Amino acid sequence: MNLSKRGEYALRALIDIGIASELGRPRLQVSELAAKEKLPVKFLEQILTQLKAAGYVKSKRGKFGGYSLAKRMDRIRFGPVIRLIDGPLAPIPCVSQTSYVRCTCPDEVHCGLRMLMLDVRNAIAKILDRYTLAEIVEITLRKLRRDKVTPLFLQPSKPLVSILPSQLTGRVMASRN
Amino acid sequence: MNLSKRGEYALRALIDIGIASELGRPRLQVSELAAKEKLPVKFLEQILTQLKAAGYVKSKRGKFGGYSLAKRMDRIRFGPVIRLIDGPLAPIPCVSQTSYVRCTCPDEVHCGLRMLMLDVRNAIAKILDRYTLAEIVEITLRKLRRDKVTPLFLQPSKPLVSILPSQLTGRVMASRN
DNA sequence: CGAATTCATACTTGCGCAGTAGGATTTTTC
DNA sequence: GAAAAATCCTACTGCGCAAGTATGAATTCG
Repeated sequence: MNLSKRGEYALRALIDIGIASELGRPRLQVSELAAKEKLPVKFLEQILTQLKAAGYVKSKRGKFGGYSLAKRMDRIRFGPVIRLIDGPLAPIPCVSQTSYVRCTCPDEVHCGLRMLMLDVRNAIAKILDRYTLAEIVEITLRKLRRDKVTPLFLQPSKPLVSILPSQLTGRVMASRN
Repeated sequence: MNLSKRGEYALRALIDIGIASELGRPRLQVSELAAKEKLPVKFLEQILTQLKAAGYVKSKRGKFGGYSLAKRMDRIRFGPVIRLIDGPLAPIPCVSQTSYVRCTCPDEVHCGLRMLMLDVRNAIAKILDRYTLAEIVEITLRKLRRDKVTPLFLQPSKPLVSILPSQLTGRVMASRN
């Protein structure tokens, strides 16, 4: 019942970009993302490329480039992202809705295991296919504000140049007081 | 979000033994089990050994040997079996109840991914830790009877000697008429 | 131009899944 | 007691895939 590292990192990246975006910083660099979550940069790079190819993020190259969301956050659901990267949500192929494969058992209709696993797959899908990135981002932000925590994006290790930090500190201060 | 073949076969075996047991045939041989579900015999053998070591089944050696359940069916829950064979139910270690491992993210409490995955893990556990073998067997039998299907255990490919078949056919006929 | 970034592709490394293989041990039947 | 039929035990194998590394090309900005 595992989510791969690849899948995990993909979701983390999306959530982070979403939060940053909500805080007025719509674009993040791979190196920032990697630093925040302590992930291998090059690996993350690959994953973001994949997310880009699937239309979840868009990128800007060159200096001050980075990744931003390519869709509205309320249109990004976690199920499809995980399916993209890890394959079906279903524990066994014969209960997958999106990529069903018949199993070896002689009578699928009366298969107890299948019933059970169908239940599991539906429970998983009910969560992952219903939650949107917007909801998770919102909940996370609410929690952060409630506990008066400054999101890490707003504390760059190397102080950022340009107007970005000041934009953000305004927001951060607001949530602090 | 995968159940391994090993895990799948283990559950199939338990369910099959449970059904057979309920139908008055408390012991099944590995070769029978394997034939019914079309599984590799030697692989299944290993798995049953593991189930035995964990106290789910007991075995009888030699001619007319085989495996039977070592616990009451209403005491066998699927969650623990899967954990035994496949490890934690949780999609990521930092939401596992039975074998928690801290993740690399800087702030677990405010981690959106973690919230989401905790939800998923709870949904999975709610099903797998609540259902018992007894329930699945019962439901399966009810379905089989409703559709007037004879379980495969009762149609041995090589006709069985001794008293076993007649015991069973009695039951089968009863369910047929 | 030069620095900083993403993009593309290839490669590596290790591990775990899904079995196979072969024989030892136990039980039953003849 | 021997043969047959089952489980038990242990080792091994293949190989695919996850999780990265590595290298360099293309793009963008100052």
